[in-house]
Amino acid sequence: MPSKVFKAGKKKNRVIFVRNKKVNYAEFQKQIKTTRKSIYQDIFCLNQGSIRIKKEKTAIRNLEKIFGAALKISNKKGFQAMSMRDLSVETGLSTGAMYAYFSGKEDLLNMMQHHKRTLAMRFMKKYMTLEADPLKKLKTMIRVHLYISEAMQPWFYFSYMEAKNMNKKHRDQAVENSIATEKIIKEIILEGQQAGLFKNDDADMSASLIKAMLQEWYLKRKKYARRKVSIDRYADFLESVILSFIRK
Amino acid sequence: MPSKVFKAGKKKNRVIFVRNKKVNYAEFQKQIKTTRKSIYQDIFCLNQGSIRIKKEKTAIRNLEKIFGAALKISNKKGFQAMSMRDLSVETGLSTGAMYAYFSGKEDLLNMMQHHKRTLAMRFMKKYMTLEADPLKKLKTMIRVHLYISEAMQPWFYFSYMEAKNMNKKHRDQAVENSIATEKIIKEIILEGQQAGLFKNDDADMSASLIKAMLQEWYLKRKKYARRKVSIDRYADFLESVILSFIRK
DNA sequence: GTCTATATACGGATAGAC
DNA sequence: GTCTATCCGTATATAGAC
Repeated sequence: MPSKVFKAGKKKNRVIFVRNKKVNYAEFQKQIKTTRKSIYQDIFCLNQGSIRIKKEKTAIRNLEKIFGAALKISNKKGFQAMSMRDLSVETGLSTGAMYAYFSGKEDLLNMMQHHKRTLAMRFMKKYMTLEADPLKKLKTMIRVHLYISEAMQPWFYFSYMEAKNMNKKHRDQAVENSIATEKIIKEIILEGQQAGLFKNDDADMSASLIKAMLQEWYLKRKKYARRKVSIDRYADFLESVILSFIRK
Repeated sequence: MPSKVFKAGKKKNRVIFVRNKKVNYAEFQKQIKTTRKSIYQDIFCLNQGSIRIKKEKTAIRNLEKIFGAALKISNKKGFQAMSMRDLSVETGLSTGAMYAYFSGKEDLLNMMQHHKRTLAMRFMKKYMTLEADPLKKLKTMIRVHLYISEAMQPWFYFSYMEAKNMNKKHRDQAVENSIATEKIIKEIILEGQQAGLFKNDDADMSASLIKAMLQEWYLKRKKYARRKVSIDRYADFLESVILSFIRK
């Protein structure tokens, strides 16, 4: 029964993600749906400086449209190649109206990149448990990362492909974020080594390769869809591969 | 002695790449330098339809400039964002003059993508030996792929990042090429399984993950430069990781 | 073959009506 | 809040001189 798989922790927000039993993506999806609703509210609040719209309901509705359309067009032909007119057609809003939500194309890009990061991080914090066992920790990390990147696939793809189009300040934040992710993996590996569970291979290198294989999922999603490889099959396979080269 | 590592095969072009002894990148580089010189000659010959220049020497010199500049600018801010003026400044040629070498930006992109593919494939064929032992075959493939992608790093990065900006015809060619690479890996794995040397895991999935880790090198080259990880260290580590999850 | 000058179109952004 | 109309800069591509 799915409700037994997820066990609420303290009071709110903390959820024990994996407790001996394997959790599949369908169950995970149910969990994040509720969190998702609050996303655009946050964007609205965070950017009230640049957003000229006062009515929250309208703002949220249109932000959803704009971001969704921008993701769709950008992920097909690139953010630079997307014109404001393209965006206007896809959203159903006029070009003029859109400038009430962001001050320019660059601003839109930065808002989206920032949004992706904060949202992904929030999910990560919510679903990563503080397991004592490094092996369990590693398994949880793999699955949580994959599931989040699946739930937010267009965002992850966009973030990766459009990173070099940002200005220095925002690009630096992206790099920092990427390093942080890799560091989380590295720390788990080091713990496993200290506990005598993992091989004493270069932890930096192992972390890099693991991250590359996690990214593979959201970067080549179409390929796996064509081959009918589900996220859960990918997760299972990846887990076994990683464990077989990392464990003693 | 380097000359002993590489042994000429039949008469020309075939080189035994790895023969018991590990070959490092420095040695590989020497080998491909001679091949490199013929590259631009080929572009010139292949595109004599669209290139208006008659003098081969001039054409080759300027094609080198143009492609080099296009790679440099595109890999920094994207091909779409690169203007003809940018390219003009970087090459030292006027915008007008450049149109003698390609019919438009799209044509330039397609020429470059095509060039990368044919060149990489030529190297691959030249240095991949037909080893009988699947294990040796796998090791050779890893090293050859890494070395080629290192020698042509800007090209590989460009090809990956700008794939979605091509028209359908050329994009299909790119996908086909990518599938072919993965198939080469898969075939080696299947041979190893049939020989009873490799685990009977899903060969498609293994091939995908191996390819992702090979791509990691040229996609994140700056990261590894910062960490002072050499191509040979990466190759050694990757080899050990792949073998540890693929071997029985 | 290469340059300068320019035609032509398109994109981002704004003004002002509703 | 949203729309239409439009400004203005910039981009690609070409024409014609040298």
